[in-house]
Amino acid sequence: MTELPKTYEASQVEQKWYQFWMKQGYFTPQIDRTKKPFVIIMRPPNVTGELHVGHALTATLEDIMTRWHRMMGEPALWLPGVDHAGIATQVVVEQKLAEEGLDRHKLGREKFIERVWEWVARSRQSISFQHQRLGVSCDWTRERFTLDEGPSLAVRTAFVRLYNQGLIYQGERINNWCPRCQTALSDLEVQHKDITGNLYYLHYPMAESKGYITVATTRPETYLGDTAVAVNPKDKRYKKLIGKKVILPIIERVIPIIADEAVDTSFGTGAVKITPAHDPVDFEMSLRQNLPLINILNPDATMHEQAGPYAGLDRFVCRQRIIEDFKKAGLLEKIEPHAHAVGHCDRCQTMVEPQVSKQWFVKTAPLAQAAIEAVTDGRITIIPERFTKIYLNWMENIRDWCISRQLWWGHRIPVWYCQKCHKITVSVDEPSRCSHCNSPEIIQDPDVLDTWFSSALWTHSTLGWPEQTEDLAYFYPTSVMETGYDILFFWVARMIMMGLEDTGDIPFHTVYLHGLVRDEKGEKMSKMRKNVISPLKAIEEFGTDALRFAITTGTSPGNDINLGKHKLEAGRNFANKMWNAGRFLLQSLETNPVKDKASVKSAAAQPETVEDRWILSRLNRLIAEVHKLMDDYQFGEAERQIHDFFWGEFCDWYIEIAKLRLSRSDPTALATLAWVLDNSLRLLHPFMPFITEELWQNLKQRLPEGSLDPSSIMIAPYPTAQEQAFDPESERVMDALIEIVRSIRNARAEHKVEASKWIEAHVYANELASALSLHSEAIETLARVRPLTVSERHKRQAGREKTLVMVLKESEVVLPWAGMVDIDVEKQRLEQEISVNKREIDRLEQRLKDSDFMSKAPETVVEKERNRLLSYQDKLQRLEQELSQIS
RNA sequence: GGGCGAUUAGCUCAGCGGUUAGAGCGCCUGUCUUACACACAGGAGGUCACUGGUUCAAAUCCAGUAUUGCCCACCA
Repeated sequence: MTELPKTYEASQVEQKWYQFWMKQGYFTPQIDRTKKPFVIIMRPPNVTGELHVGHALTATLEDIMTRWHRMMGEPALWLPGVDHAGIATQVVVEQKLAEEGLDRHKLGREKFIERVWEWVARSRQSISFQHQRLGVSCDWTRERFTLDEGPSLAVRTAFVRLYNQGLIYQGERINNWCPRCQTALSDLEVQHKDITGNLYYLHYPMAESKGYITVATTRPETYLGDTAVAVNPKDKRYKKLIGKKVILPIIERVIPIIADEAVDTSFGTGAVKITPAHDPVDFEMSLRQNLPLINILNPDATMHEQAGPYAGLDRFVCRQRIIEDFKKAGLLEKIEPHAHAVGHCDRCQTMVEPQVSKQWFVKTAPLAQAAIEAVTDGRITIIPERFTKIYLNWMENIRDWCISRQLWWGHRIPVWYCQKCHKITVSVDEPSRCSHCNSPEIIQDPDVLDTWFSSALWTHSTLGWPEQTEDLAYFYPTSVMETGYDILFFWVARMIMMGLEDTGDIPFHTVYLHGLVRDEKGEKMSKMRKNVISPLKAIEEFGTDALRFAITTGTSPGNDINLGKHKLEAGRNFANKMWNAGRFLLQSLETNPVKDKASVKSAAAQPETVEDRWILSRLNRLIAEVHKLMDDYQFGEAERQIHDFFWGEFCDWYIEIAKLRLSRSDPTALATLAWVLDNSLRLLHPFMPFITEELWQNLKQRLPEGSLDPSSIMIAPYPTAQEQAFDPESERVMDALIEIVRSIRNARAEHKVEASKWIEAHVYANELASALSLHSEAIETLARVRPLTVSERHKRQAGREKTLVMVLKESEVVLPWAGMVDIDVEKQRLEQEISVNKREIDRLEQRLKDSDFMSKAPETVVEKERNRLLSYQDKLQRLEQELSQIS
């Protein structure tokens, strides 16, 4: 048998077990119609490249749920995937091309797409590898890519269905335009940033008379596209001017002054220049007022030919020029600093230009209605709950969704334009002829769909929709949608809309939103800040289980997580603690093997000693609590409690006490140890899969065959609580024992007794005396006392001098330290304890006298308080007795 | 301009109606006690942001204030 290393070496075992699990096919669920499956569809990471800690968090949480449900005996499907990520990927590949001095236009569409596919192939490999290092138990046989045949068919089908229902339309409308990406963006892809710009006051001379009207604007260059000046009809200052005309300086275009309710009289001068082609409000007004549109910008945000003398200039250069020109002409009244929010491209941070263009839109209001109902009627639950309101608020104010993108990478829009009759053909399959005039001269729309359009179908497209597959029938609707709250609108909301629309059923019954992973100081991780923790590096340094522990323990849904080195270390230390507890047992088994496979089970079924009853009682209480917490999606808290039990009770007390029995070759101690370890490992397996498997397999190997059942811990049953194991009596004894040991250790430290020195001690108790005396050896070893006597209280001789007496809850501990004890100090200590006790007794007495409390508080609470009072009174009496003896 | 969080030990955070409020890290004192120094033992450290309210009972529920972070938003 090979020697087990002293510290846990994660890198030595992780890959081995992952390969084993894969080979055994544990990740692929068996369809069993008698059982309800548990299903998570993974949020597909972008093919853009590396996984970051956010991915690690998602992967860990989803793996925790999947492994847990799998161990609960449910067919558990966790379906992995990858997203083609339209803009993001195109941007990355374009950057690569730029390094080679190329650009996509030089390459042409087809060659460019080829290059992207090359990138995708490499990227997917690295993503899978990284995912596997995280220990994810997802079903790789069902892995999907958004551009796969199936999901692509789903995209086209959904598009055509919506189009046929009139829920997809093409329109020439004002939209967000990114001049760098050169594509339209949806509202969600625009980030508003507060910027201090300027408010420019410009004079527009009157056309038919002298004088001028002053307009205020933040974007003076847009004056080139002005087609009116608007004032509020109620504004007395301008009443006479309505219907008159002004001349736009320099370009000398004549435009009217019109009246419109939308104008705010208190802002600026109360007169607004109207640029319908480049401002959403102005665009709306132009529809009401029938104003012409003048586009003044090229796709790259240089000035258009229609900008006359300014054509070809960059938008910001043009702004400067125009200000100078107005100034020269004496038409610039003033410039005021002005704070306002300006839209930026989510992807490249370029300032977005509102611009009129022809795009495809989804009419969202009807879809939103059903999506709202699914949540308000409780079919879908959002965790944490507060996001429900945020979701509903967004849904209720939803605006149409621009889904066409002027990119090359993505799902091509399934629309063909006829060159002859100019009508369009919308079709799932590629048509060869126009559906109206039968002309073969048809050209497909060059644009692609917003990536999020395919994402919106992800829960059903991955399972085979639009085909009525077995998977779709069995696994849909899925169980949990786990993702970050940052994409609640981008993704979750749209999945609910499209899931309901395509299948008539909700896509999932629970939405679990996790927080964002930040650095130790709570700052966003970014390459610029150099505070990024790469999951792979963390895994290499600390191990996968340590990373998983660090990002999920003691955290709660929806709250951000600050991750730093210290947390990773804590995770690693815990793994090491488990390792060594396991190693201890394994080594013990080697010298002292358990011979009968029934003995492990029977040790747990009929515990003999108090400590065995105690640890089994504690274990079962833990199991019950863990179930409650898991059901409630409180994974971090569940994990924390297992950690505390394992370290603080099992290792610190049970194992230490059990050592005595092991030295005597007591076989039941080993059996109980094995039982508790097995259960702890199984409890912890969903959280820390590798170390638990490694230890469990070792344990299995060293126990008689058949002691531990299946071939892997990941398919072993999750422990269930045995209520008959709850044992308050043994808990009471152990609590007393622990208190005694602690008090002696404390006294030793306080009085600077050498750690190695053995001292004498006497314990006096009433009810527990006999139970404790059975454990005198344990107390001796743990507190390093010898001899120790345990007797009943009445046997204690009064009037002993120069002893240290500690009055505990159920006992007194007497340390005969002649000459070491300062009577005055002891007196003081006792007096202090007495006063603390009295205060507590007062409070309890007050409470128990309070008729409101007595009548309104539940009986269990009253009972508890009564018992507490009795226990304090008892202790007080004993304390006072000690004091009187000293004096 | 609207909305939502957060505020608990030096730091990072759990706890979210019922004992004298917890953990990890850090700090102080000891210990290589044959599973573990990635450890063990002991210790110091908190009017649970503030002000009111609800309740027999509040760190926990409600309202307001302050600080802070985030989301949404077409005032030029």
